[in-house]
Amino acid sequence: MNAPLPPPPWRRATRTPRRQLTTETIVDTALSVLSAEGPDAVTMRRIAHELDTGPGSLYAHVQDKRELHELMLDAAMRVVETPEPDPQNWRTQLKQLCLEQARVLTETPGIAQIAMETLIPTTPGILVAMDGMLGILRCSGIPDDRIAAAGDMLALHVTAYAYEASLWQSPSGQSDEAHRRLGQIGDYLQSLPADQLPNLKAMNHAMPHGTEPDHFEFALDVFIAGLAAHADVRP
Amino acid sequence: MNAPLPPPPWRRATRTPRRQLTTETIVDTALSVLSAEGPDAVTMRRIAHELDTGPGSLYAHVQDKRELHELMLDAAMRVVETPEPDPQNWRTQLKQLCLEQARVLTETPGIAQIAMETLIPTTPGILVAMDGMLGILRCSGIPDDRIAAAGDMLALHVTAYAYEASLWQSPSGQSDEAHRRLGQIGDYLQSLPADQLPNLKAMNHAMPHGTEPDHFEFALDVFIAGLAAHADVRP
DNA sequence: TTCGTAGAACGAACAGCGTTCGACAGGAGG
DNA sequence: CCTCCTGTCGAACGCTGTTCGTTCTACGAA
Repeated sequence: MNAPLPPPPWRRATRTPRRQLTTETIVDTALSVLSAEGPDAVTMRRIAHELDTGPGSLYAHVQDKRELHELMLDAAMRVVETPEPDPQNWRTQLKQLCLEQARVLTETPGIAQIAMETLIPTTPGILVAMDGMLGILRCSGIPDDRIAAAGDMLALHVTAYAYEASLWQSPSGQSDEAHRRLGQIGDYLQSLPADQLPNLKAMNHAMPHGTEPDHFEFALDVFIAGLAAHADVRP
Repeated sequence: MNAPLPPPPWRRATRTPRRQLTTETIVDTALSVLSAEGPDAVTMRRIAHELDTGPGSLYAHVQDKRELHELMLDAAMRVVETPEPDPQNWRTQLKQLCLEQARVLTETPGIAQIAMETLIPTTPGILVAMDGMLGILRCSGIPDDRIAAAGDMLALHVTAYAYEASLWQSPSGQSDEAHRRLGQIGDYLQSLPADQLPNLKAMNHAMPHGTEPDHFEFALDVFIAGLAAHADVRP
């Protein structure tokens, strides 16, 4: 999001149009700053500077920083497409949808953090995503009074996984320290006597990178198997 | 955490002992401020003021604000006791442990947020908790290479649920706005034409308070049922 | 065409944050 | 008694989100 080229001299007579800022421009700028430099760089001053204006100008189009966050999340989540629910394949469809949502949330680091902090998804894009997930769940045989709970827990887990995964990614700066910590934990565990934290010591070799995509996929499988066990009909 | 009473006059001769600040005092003060006024009140300045000193004095005992957060989380989590693993009752034990951990994380609002932001649990108290969970999982019949993933996903879900639940609690100030939002969503859904977000509209009545404890317990049941389905032996 | 006005744009200012740093002081050891 | 060393202190730095009074443009009415 570079500043636009200055107008050529022969256009200097035309007054620059007053109305340059829109909510959409602000959200797009914020998203590009986020994906380029991480969450800490997304400040009102930074976005305003990127748009060649002052920080106060943004507040005519955006109520709050929290509202800006919601709009960013909405714009990012709008790209996931929800499939037509197929009662024969609800398990595959559910897994695919969760993987896709997690992919989008992880792809731009920082979006998952916003998703986690936004307590209730109010914006249209997220409502659409939630509706698609409920659509699949509703043709799975799970009793109606459990579907809300199932959707809640799936959305929560997808968001939480994406958040944790995004902490391991590059421009946040925490990534290096995280890996260093992981090594230190390994050494610390090995230095302990055998009767302390025995299970962690036994499992130490199996935890290479914290929360891995494999773990997430396994969690989805466990979820869906458990859901199928709670459904009356099990296709 | 009030300031201590001034010394009586007959003790004025005694010089005030030099060493008043300890890491433990700081952590305790921070926890009491947190539980009294919510996460936003936990600032270095506020804690220092509570201890009648300046903000810079804390940095002799605590490296960072992040380290202080970790120490707070550790102190809060130390109260959960892990049971002796019993292969006959691993399902009940697992559920009880998760409920207990979630209870502690939810009890002091703001602790769950810290737990979510702390990428890897490094402190002893949390390692003990994780070890206890792994101990139960290891006698469940789940293959060893899945146990790490299972522990990861359980811990992640417990933390994420506690975080979301703590957003609905009182002194954070977001609670009122959250409930208002929820009502607005209901109205918004009813105002939509029938072919938009049909599943959300159908489920609208079943989502009273967002993430409820019932949903969490249901999620635990689903988890454990799925884990049992992935175990070789199913006691 | 001219004028009035609504409202966007602006940037300075405010209160607060985490953290750093140099100066200070008091107990311990020679 | 003097010296050192370490915990303490408060001012200061650079940053944050947000507010506010002013400026100025674009548009509708006369």
